[in-house]
Amino acid sequence: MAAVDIRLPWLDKFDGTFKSKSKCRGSKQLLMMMDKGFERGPCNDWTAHALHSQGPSMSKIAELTRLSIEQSTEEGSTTLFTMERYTALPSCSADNIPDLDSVLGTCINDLKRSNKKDMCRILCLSEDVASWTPQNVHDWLEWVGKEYELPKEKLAQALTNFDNRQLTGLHLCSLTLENFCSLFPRDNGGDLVYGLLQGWKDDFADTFTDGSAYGPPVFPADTDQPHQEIMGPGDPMLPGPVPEQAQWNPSWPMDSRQRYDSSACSIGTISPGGSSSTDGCCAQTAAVKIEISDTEDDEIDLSYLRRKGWRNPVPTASGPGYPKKRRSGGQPILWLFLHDCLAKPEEWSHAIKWVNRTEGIFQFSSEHKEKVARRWGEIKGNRCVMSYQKMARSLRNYSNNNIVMKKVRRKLQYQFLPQWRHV
DNA sequence: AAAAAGGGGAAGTGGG
DNA sequence: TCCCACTTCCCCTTTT
Repeated sequence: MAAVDIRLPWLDKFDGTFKSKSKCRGSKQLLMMMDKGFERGPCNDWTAHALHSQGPSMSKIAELTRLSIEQSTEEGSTTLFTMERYTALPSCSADNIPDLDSVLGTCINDLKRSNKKDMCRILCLSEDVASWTPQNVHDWLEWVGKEYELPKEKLAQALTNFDNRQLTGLHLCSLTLENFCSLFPRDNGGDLVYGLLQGWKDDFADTFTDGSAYGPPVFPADTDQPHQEIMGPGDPMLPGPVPEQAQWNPSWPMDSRQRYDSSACSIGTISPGGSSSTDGCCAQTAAVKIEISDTEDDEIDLSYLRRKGWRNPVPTASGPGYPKKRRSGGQPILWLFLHDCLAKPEEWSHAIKWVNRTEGIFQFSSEHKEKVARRWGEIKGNRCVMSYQKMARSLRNYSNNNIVMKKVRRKLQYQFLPQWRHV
C-alpha cells in the first residue's frame, strides 16, 4: 500500500513549533498517541506520524478534512499519515481520548470559524447573527450570494425582499426554512443560504450562551413544551418586536407543515399554512418533506453548488454531495426519513434515538435497528426486505457527501454534519 | 474464538 | 440516455 501524506494547506497560516512526534500502528494506538501527544492549552502544535494498516480509513480522513491525498512513497503494507502544526486542540484526558473525527472536526471548525471571523471583520458584522441590523443582513446575504455565485438577478430579488421587510438578524434566526424560502426561493439558492445561516449560527452558538441571542437548543423531545411558532403573531414575515420565544429553536425543522404524504410514499408539496395528514397505510412514518417547485421555468442551474463544492469536499464518481433537487412525487430520502423517526421518540425511541441532539448524533438500537430498516424498505417500496446492513451501506455513502458520518468506535452511532442536523 | 458491527467495491435498480 | 440516490451482494476487517 502506498504511503499517504496528508497535508493541511491552511495550517501554513499558523506559526509555531512542533511539540511531539511519535509513531504507532492501528487506530487505537493512534488515538492513544494523540492523547499523549496533546497537551492542554490554547496553542499546542504538534506533528503526528502514524502507521495505519487500513487504507480506506485514510480516504475517510481525506473526506472529512476536504483534503486531497497525494500518494508518495511505498512503505510496506502500511499507510503513512502525517499531520502538522495543529492548534486549538480539544481537551484530552485518560477518560476522554479524542477520536480522529473529533480532532479533525475541531480542525475544520476552527478554519471555518477563522474564515467567518475574517468575513465578519471585512463586512463589519458581529459574529452574533442575532445582533445584526437589517443592513448587516443585507451585507451578509450579498456576500453569500457572491461567494456562492448565485445568479445576480435572483440574488437582487431576494435582497429586495429582505430589505423591504427590514429583517434583523434576530428575525433571520427565527425564520423557518419555509419562511426563509418564501423570501429567498429554493430554486434561487434560498435553501443553500438558509443552510449556510444555520451553519453560521451553529459555529458561533457556543459563543453566545447568555440567552441574549439564540440560546441553546430546546427540543420537543427534551421538554414538555409544546411546539411553538417562533415568529410573532400575524404575518410571520413582518418585522417588529420579537417575542421572547423567538429565540432560535431547532424545533423549527419539524414543522408539521413540512411533511410529505407518506401514505403515497412520495415527497409532495403542501401549501404553506396547510396541513398534512399522516393517516393511511404508512401513517406511523412520515419523512420530512422538502418543498420543491415543480415549475421548470424557474429552474436555474445549480452547478454553482458543484463548482463551489459546497457540502461536497471530495468529488465522487457519483457526483456532488449537495442534496439534489427533488420534484413533487420524488423518492423519499433516507436521511430525511431518519430525521423524522428521530422526531418521533414516542414511536421510535426504542429503535433509533438522539444521543446528542445538538451535535446531531443518533444511535440505532441493537435489538430494534432492523425495524427502522424494514420501515425504510416499506417506504421505498423495495422488492426485498430492507436490512440494517443494507441501510447502513446507504448511510455510509452519505459520508462521501458529508451528510451523515459514522461515529468512530461508537457502535450504531451516526452523526449528521452541521448543515443536516435540522431539516 | 465467535458474533456483531463496520466498511467499501461494484454492479444493479428505478425514478426523473 | 444520463444522473442520482440508493439497493444488493459480497467479502474483508474490526470490535466486543
